Amino acid sequence: MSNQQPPQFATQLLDWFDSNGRHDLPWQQDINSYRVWVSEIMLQQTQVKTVIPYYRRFMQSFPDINTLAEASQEQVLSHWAGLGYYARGRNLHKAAQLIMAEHNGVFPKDFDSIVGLPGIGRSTAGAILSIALNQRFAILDGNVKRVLSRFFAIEGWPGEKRIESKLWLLADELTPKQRFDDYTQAIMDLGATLCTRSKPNCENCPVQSSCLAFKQEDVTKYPFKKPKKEKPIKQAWLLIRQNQNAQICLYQRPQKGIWGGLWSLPEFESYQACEQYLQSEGSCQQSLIEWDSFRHTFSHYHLDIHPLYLDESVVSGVKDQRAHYNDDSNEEKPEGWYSIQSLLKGEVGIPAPVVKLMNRLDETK
DNA sequence: AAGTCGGGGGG
DNA sequence: CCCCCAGACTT
Repeated sequence: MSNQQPPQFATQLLDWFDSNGRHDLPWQQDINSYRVWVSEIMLQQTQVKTVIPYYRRFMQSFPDINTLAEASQEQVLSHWAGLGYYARGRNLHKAAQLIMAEHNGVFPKDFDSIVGLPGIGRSTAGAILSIALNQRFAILDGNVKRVLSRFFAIEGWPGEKRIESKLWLLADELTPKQRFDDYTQAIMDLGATLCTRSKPNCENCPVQSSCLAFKQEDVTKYPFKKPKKEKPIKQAWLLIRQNQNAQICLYQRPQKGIWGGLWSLPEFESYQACEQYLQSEGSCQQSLIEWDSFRHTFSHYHLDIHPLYLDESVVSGVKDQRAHYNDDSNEEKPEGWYSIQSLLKGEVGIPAPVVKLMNRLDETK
């Protein structure tokens, strides 16, 4: 309804962007579909500052679609270790192979084909189309949701379907007919640098005079908070086995579930379960040591980790072992022994808490 | 619509 | 401790 004002919003935003926007981010150089795509995937639920070093390493190793498609999942995931949401890495890899097989190795240029690739939804597709492919498409990421929620004083949580639809409509209407590539970048920059979650810098905002939240003198009321729910607390015992070569025993986790596809320490539901496991394979457990527990928090639960260290340098009782993750696919998941150095160099992808433990082990040596 | 995927930044 | 971040996918 509140239409026919749009040129002003975009014009003011673009003027601000020209002199105050970010123009030197790594993915803003040598722009093409592939580079923008990788950046958009990494930036999902992840802040720019965090992404930059990962992006540099990734593009160094996989400079184009073909290189990425030819790489092993192992190599790709090792570049993703520590970034989180590992399905993003797996999907990126799968999509690259799919582009080679079904699009002659050329990144598709139409919305339906792009949004059909694994890991790409409406917003990411819109970003690639507008920034890299010169087509007028809107985005609706966390930044845009926040900016629009405030500008229009939207009463409702953006996670709610009805509210999100309204925001998409507004996002689309506000997108200009010219310079939509810069506009896409501009509205994200506004959200990331001025219209921030807390302590927004309204004094320097180019659209302050029309912002309804600013008029209400309660900018941080928007966007409405997500209704909070209790996070459950789970427990896990992680076994650190070190053999006579000072190597650590890891298993590859199932593709589905937490830390999918990463290599991690043997995990147990209790101390007793760990003991039982060691007993069952005739390993000496005299030197089983409990390290200090610590908490690792995911988006939907807390995990209290209880590390158990076992020095097997003297007694080499390494026998046949099987994975004990609950993996429906009955796949054989062999264990692997790695030196701490190779793990800290990131030769395979390991979860952040395991990195922490490996560092702890490395220091006490 | 709700749950499942991480890890880190900043208050 | 809390919430949120250039979301997508599954159920």
